[in-house]
Amino acid sequence: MFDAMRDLMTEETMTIRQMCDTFEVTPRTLRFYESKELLFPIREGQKRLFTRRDRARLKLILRGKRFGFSLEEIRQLLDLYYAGDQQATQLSRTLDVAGDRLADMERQRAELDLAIADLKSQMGLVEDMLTNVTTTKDAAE
Amino acid sequence: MFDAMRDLMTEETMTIRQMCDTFEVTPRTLRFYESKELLFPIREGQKRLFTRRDRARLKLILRGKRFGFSLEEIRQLLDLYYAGDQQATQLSRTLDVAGDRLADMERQRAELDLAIADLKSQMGLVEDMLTNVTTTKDAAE
DNA sequence: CGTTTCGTTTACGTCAACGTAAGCTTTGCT
DNA sequence: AGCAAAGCTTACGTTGACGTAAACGAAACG
Repeated sequence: MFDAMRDLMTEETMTIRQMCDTFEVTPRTLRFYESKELLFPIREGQKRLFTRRDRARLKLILRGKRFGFSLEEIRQLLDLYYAGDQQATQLSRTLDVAGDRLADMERQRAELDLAIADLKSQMGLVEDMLTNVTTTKDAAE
Repeated sequence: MFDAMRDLMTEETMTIRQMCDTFEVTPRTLRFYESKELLFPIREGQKRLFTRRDRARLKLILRGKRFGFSLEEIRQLLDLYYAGDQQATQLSRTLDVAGDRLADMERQRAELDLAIADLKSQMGLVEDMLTNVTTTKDAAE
């Protein structure tokens, strides 16, 4: 029990289940990310142990997914980030990729805005039809 | 030639190629939509002939896709729409579904806005790092 | 000492919306 | 008559991000 606690405090490593509970993902997901070289848990015997670094990466992965990055894009960003220790070249490349992604997202939002406006107006039409029906019915009574 | 012209004027039916050119879709797409019961072209021998109704449905299908509906959702909406001939019940159900979808889209846009803002701020940080590096280097010279 | 529980590997399955290819028939044009 | 274009059917391939199942090893528990 002391060992476990010390491990938790010093090495700060987590089992796959702890990871799953913490980040709300399945074991399959973590193993999948490892197979895609997004995570690099160490091995204690056969078992995976996820380090602080893995947790930091996973956070970025999940954040990246929210941004709409694909896992491959995320991997490249992580590689850039952890590769050179924050060389200016690496950072500006990261910035480029992020910029592209940002442009994508803003285009996406623009389309979404159009679609929303469009759908609203269509709904307006349908509502009018319903109103007319009611009105007609009311008028007929 | 007269037959073709009369067909075009009276039945107003189109071949698959005319459809493709008109709506910028591939034959595969039209056959696929038919297999999914989104379109119901009539048959002249072996060939498909798309009626005015099919064209109206296809317009709605493509519009629906822009809205982010899945083909299955679109099929259900089309079924509702063409089932009862615009009964108020059908229309208001259509309206319900559209309302749900609209809510989805607006939630999606909200998330997107957050993600965009977030990404921008992240990029700001990276830019600052780059600026500092340059500044530091400049200052060192 | 048996049996749940947690973990592992390997590998096939899933979903959406088509793309793509093979092989055949029909139509139109010369 | 001949041949290319247009259509048809059948069916396997694609992409991303995992789900799911089988079959096994190790450990914790009572």
